Amino acid sequence: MPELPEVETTRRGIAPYICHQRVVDVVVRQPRLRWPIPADLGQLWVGQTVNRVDRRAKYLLLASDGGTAIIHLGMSGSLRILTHAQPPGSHDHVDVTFTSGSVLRLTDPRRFGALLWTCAPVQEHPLLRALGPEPLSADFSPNHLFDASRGRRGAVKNFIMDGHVVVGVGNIYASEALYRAGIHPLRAAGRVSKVRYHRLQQCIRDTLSAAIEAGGTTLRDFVDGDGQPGYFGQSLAVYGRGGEPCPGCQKPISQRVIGQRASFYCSACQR
DNA sequence: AGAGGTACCTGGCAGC
DNA sequence: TGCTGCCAGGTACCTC
Repeated sequence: MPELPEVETTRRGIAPYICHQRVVDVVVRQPRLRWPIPADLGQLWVGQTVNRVDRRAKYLLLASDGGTAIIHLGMSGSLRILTHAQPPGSHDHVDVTFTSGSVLRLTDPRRFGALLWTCAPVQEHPLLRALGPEPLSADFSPNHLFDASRGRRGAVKNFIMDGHVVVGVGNIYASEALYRAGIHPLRAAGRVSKVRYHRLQQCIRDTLSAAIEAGGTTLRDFVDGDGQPGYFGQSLAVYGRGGEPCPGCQKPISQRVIGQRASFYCSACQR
């Protein structure tokens, strides 16, 4: 389940192999992802040179002069680089071949991902236009969460997972960041103090940065490997640990569904 | 405008 | 062993 750290790790893993490379072939075996892969993707992309591999939220943006490929890995997607021919498996939906001979292969068993193309400035694309700030950027200011939360009665966990508020905080890291900040996930977003939002903002940053750092050191191989970043290279304090002792107070970690998502917290340490 | 629910998809697992 | 059924999880989109 790629969360932002996994997407960023993927970006860093594939960029050296496709940057400044020209696309010579695009093979789409299964166009039916979250949205259909454009039928004319090959015509649009072949001949283009990838100038940059960027990331906005959990979208990977492969920019060239003629347009930008927008890739989302959904829940089960991965990208890897092949340096020699490997027969495609049943979930290997797209191969993009470059002048170097390297192939960028998109695999996505559950097909929640996407591969789209835009010729317009990518930040104006409907999927990206309304997104909140990047959690590791200066735009994610200490006051941002507090200001955005006023008047909101929903659970703070749902609030920080809302991409219009801040991007890249998925289900796992929402639980982790709230645990670190000592904030109960069910607390109404509008009833968290400014001081506590400052702490939460820092905890979101710390949690995501640590995970990205772990992604760089965890065993993972984007070249001729499985393309799977080490999701859990970073130890998780509460996520997936319902019933286990809280690292802080030893009381059992609670588990319950919040906003249709499994959520983990310590009812003693988080208020 | 905010909040809640639904859909998309399939591997993996529990239960029979 | 084999079948059925449920669950996970990101996020756009629909409804209230």
